[in-house]
Amino acid sequence: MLSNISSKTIQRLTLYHCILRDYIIKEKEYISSNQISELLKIDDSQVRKDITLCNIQGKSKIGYDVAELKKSIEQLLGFKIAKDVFIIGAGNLGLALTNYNDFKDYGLNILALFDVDPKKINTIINSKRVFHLSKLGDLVKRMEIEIAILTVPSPVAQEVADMLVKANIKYIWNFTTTILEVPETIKICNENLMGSFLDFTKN
Amino acid sequence: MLSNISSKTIQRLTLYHCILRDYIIKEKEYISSNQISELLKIDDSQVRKDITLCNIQGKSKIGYDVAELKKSIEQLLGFKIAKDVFIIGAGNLGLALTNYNDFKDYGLNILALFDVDPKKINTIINSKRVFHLSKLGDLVKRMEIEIAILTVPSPVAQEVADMLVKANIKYIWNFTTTILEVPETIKICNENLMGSFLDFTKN
DNA sequence: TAGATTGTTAATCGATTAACAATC
DNA sequence: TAGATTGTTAATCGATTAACAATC
Repeated sequence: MLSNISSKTIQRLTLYHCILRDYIIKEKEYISSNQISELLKIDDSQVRKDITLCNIQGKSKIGYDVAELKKSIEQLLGFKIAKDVFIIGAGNLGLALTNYNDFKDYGLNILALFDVDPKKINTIINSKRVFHLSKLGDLVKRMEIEIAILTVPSPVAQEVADMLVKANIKYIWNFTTTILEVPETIKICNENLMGSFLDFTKN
Repeated sequence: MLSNISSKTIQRLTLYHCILRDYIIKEKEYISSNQISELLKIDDSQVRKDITLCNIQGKSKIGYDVAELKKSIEQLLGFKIAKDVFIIGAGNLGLALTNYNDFKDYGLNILALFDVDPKKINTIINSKRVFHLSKLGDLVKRMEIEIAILTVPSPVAQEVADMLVKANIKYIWNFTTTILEVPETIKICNENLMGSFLDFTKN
């Protein structure tokens, strides 16, 4: 399954999927490993090797069937498996992510937001309600949520993370710049935007 | 310089910096490679090897001087070198990034936004003005901007990217899900959020 | 056929980890 | 001293690239 595919391969497959979506729109029927490799500036044999994971066959001289490849990437990466999440922090970034409707195409399903600002409580953003943070534990339990997206201000991030742990959240996608201390069983993904920026502007 | 440090090392050094900022707040004077490695769940010799790039000396039995290490990472990664950018697309994500004041600590300096919606033109967001996209070429030239953050809707991303290229932008930080076709000389960084998400929730 | 493309193996490259002497 | 830590080398591991037979 997915768990024995490397991070880098998953990242690349997601990018191939973006290209395929475009090809569908443009009504192109086939795509070659070389076309993908040139768009992403990677090696074409890398692309072919990644595609072997999809268990589909390309056609020599022609390439891969766009619709078929797209579908099998979706299956491999589990786009059709709904992954329900809560967003913690209804600030600018929390709202941006909530309004980002593309997420649902990838199975990422935002169910609700949490905040402590009384002015925000019970407002509706893109059909999702903002709850007071004190309701978190109860709702995590009732809705069986395992994943939280953390978009609170960095200075309170650890404190809120402690609440997430107590509420039995298993995965924290951390958009703050605080490195969180959590028990071994909790999985953290640090979305390190500045790292990406510093890397790509380094020359 | 930075250009011969690998992407992964830059990413890690940025995370070390986040930890050090926290240590400063907590008034801790020293930090060991092991403390860093446990917070980030990586190997301690990896941390020590990365730190050798900073050209500072740790103290045996004690660790590294927090303030000194923090400062030398900032120097190594060029946090004090202002990198001026324009944000293209004053939607939710564009606004979220504009309001994200931590960026300036890393040298990322947002100067203005661009959009085509008449209701947004000339509004001020976090002290930055929104200009009509037609003003882009002129302002890029006058302000000598090389970097653009692309946060427009994906369906128009290629079209807008073509304008960025024409305006002489050299770096495009792409937050859309469109894989852009640009000349060889333009550098693109695809901020692949879904890839990160699918990777970290894969088990 | 000639040529373009896949599928796959072997070679290369680079990143991570293990190990340990040196230090205080 | 004993023990904790750095700095660094060598070993391991994994990812990328090169090469090319097979296919149509």
